[in-house]
Amino acid sequence: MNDSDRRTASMAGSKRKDARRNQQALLDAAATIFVASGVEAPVRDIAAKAGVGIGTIYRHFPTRAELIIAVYRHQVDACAEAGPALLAASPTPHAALAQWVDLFVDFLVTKHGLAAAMRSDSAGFETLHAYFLDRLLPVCTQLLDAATTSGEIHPGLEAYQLMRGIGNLCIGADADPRYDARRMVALLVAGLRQPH
Amino acid sequence: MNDSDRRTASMAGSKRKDARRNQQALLDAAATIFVASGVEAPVRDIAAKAGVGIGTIYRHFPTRAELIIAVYRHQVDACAEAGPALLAASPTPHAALAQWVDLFVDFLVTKHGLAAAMRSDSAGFETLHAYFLDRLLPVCTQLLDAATTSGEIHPGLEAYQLMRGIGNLCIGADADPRYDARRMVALLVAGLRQPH
DNA sequence: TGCAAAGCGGAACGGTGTTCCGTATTGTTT
DNA sequence: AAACAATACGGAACACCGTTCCGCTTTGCA
Repeated sequence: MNDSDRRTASMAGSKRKDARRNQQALLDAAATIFVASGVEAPVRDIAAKAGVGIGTIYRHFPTRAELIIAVYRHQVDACAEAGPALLAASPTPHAALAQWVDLFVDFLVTKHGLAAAMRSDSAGFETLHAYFLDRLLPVCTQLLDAATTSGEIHPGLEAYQLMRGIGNLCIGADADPRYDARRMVALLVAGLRQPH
Repeated sequence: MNDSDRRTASMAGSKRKDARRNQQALLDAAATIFVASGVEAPVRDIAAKAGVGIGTIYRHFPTRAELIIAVYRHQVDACAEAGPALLAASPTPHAALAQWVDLFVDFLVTKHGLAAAMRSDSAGFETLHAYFLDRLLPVCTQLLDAATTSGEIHPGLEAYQLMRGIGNLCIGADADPRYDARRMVALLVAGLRQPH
């Protein structure tokens, strides 16, 4: 049993049915509110939408990061699993890296405020940062290593830095039509290429 | 008289001497506190450090953005003026652009929280964003155009996007030793280069 | 049905930005 | 010097937010 299984088990295994129901209601409400108002929406709004009290949301999700993680776990997992698949299916490792980065960027820019939240220095958000790193850093490292080995990109860049850079470039990408995060990330990845 | 002169004049021309003294005290206090606690430090702290009441800070600087701008105006102006100078002194436009970007990045990463503040969606921070754009966008555009004309970089990238990208890459650059914003920006600028 | 355990709700607290107005300071006029 | 109007000041008060805490309710079991 890994960390991921243990966390999801904590929900499925909840003893009382009202607790399970409320937790699901909170997840649904959070998902809706995150789309409408971003991941920094007031806790009270989420509790109200779910029809529960404020205490309940804190009992199920002691930190906002845990709620965000619970809401987006499936998508993050899908992104993590896409890495090896792309590597196997793409003509070159660099192509796989590029496609995977696209996936990651798409995920970030469509989740209002998520990229910013991950860089927030408020207490509790290190957890969010850590979760993304746990799940995606190994994948990114694998892709980066493959592309380095194939000689397509410069060696020496830590996957961590690349992911942070990409995350940063996605901040505020919604809400500003003049800014195209995808393009900026593409430029960054282009800068990674070995000058043939 | 341009906008910049008018704004500075609003300080020098303040009629009552206590008002002038307090405004200067606030600027000094803000500069100190910004260094110690970042540009998002509580308004009360700044007022306390300056030895004035809360009302006074709001009278002189109705929005936080105006206070930040007042504190950093000189440095932003210096950065703006460095653009043409670099263009004249550098061997190639691309070298000038690279040096200017370095200047900009240095400024951002040494001002705790400034890059993040510029991307904050709270009301009042559009002013900050707008000020930086007013002062620096023309300079960046000039450098970018020169480098495009000389054939060193791909055409078609708006200076606005480049500046936003750079600003984003600088977010949280302090407080994370594993992340090197300068390197990421260098990568971005490298991605801009015309493939020979 | 009774009862202990588990869970719930929301009042209450601390911290923050912001407004507002009675009071104090300043500069001018007499 | 004294009176006065204009200007500026201070901080109480309000609104909003995250978070904690505890009396009350619901649940599941005996």
